[in-house]
Amino acid sequence: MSEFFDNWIVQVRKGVLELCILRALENQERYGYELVKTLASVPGLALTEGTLYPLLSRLRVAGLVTARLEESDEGPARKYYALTKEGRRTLADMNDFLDKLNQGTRSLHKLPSL
Amino acid sequence: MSEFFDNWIVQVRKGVLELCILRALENQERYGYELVKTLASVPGLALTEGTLYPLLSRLRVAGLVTARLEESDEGPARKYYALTKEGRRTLADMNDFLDKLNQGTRSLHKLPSL
DNA sequence: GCATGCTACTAGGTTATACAAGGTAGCTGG
DNA sequence: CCAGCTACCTTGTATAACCTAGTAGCATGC
Repeated sequence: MSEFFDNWIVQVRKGVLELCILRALENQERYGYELVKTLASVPGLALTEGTLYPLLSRLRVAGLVTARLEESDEGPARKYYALTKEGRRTLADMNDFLDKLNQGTRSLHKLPSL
Repeated sequence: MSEFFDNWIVQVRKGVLELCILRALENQERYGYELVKTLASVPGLALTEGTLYPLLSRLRVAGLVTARLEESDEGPARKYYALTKEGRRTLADMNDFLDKLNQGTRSLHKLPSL
């Protein structure tokens, strides 16, 4: 489509990717490679390993997720990531923030100007 | 709150600000200074003129808004911005994208892994 | 042995943006 | 006439994150 729109998507991803990872982990453990494949199915979320692993690393350092190595019957060991209590809290904060933002801009629609 | 959360907000803003400006213009013309003051009332959206004016300029160059100078009874002339047809289309695309993203990550919640 | 596919990780380059700070100028009231 | 508010705009800087490309290791099948 338009160049502007493409550019916008790039910018949005930067803020949204982390949120999506946290959401994907909300109800189950997942390992990195799985996340890459899973998120590829969501339009606009396709990412590569070079994007995901640094991101997971940041989340771990920040204390939002824990990592656990587990051997696999088929193939190399997998590193499973799970949300911490703090991760859940942060996820809730993020959702709140976006909700408020949505409400805020929606109210701008209808209100008279200053 | 947490440092991670603060940082996240910075990133989210980058993608969301443009969307919010377009939304604010959806139902009415607005001039720059007014936007600064109006958006300051939305939590998380507070911005300065140094942020807004370059942004409006980008939107104008991209053909999403038009600008019209109009004298004011009280104070200096104001520059009113309005959405173009293309601006409306882009706004719709953005909303679509975010909706799909929301659906997509929400489905990740419940689906079994791969 | 070797190719293929799964799994994890790193380094460097590129890109884009928000923000601070500063500048111009008009209008109003004391 | 000057202080303060309205209104618009530009430049420079710092930040930060994604992506490409590459490394490395294990497992399986041939």
